[in-house]
Amino acid sequence: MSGQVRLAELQLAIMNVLWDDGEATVSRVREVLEAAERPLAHTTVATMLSRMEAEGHVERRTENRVNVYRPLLQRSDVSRTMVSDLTARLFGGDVTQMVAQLLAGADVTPEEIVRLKKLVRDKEKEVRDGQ
Amino acid sequence: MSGQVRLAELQLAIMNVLWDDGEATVSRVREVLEAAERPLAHTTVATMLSRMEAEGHVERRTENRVNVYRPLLQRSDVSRTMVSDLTARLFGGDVTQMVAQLLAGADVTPEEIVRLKKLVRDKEKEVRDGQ
DNA sequence: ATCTCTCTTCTACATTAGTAGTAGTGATTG
DNA sequence: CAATCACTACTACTAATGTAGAAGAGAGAT
Repeated sequence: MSGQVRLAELQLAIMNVLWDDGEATVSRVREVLEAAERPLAHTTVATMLSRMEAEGHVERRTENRVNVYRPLLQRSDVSRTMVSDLTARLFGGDVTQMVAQLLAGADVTPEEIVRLKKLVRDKEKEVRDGQ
Repeated sequence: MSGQVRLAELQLAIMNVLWDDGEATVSRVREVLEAAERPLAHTTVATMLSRMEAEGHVERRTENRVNVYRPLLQRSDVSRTMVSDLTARLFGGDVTQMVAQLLAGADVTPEEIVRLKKLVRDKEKEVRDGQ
């Protein structure tokens, strides 16, 4: 059941790079983070990746003496866990309250409205004809 | 702008009690947490509440030598911050992806579908006639 | 008057997260 | 070959979080 994985801020930021790129070196991760207004020492990123390897979140292979890291967690698993976690903690698990909060706190474009409607409609069908 | 407040796990659990009850003593908080499968030493709760007071999250008054704590943060502020925070971190701020994740990872009742539809419809109106 | 309760206040300790310096090692290049 | 690079592996340090024991102080019970 792929375990309940929560990731802290920086770990998640790093995983996002790995998920986007499939795999990455320390330098690459650092580079992306830097571009995203998150300048870090090379060793900081290296330390995090080592820890993440120790925790089993990523896997490493060495290629011409450079470590290449690959995610072992699925983005979707982490998202699911963290989202339902927060929903539970903030709203006792009430999904509608969570959606209300989302919609209240953001400006949504008309296109997004369309997509949201579709999401709800699809879920409705799913509910109707036993998933 | 009431500041961006993120709360850690236990702090949030405690705030939830304060928000629900309006105000509460250490014992009361402890009692509620215990009922929610979260048994803690009295002093643990007391420590947390002291810290939260130091951080300005709650306010205390002493009544017949017992401390009564009252929240200084608004539930809605904390929710807003934490939800948009997570949306940013997981989905680069894309609200629809967040909603998709929410719907995918939970079973939703028909009543909730109705409520969701209304939420989206209302937001649609809001978008249409300048918010 | 003493014991026991219930609380508060202090202090302490482990873990995790974030951050980075130092040392060492091949590869590269003048 | 000596100097420089690009990396890795170790080690270190701080802050926050979760958790709780010890000590002390009124209040009620005997």
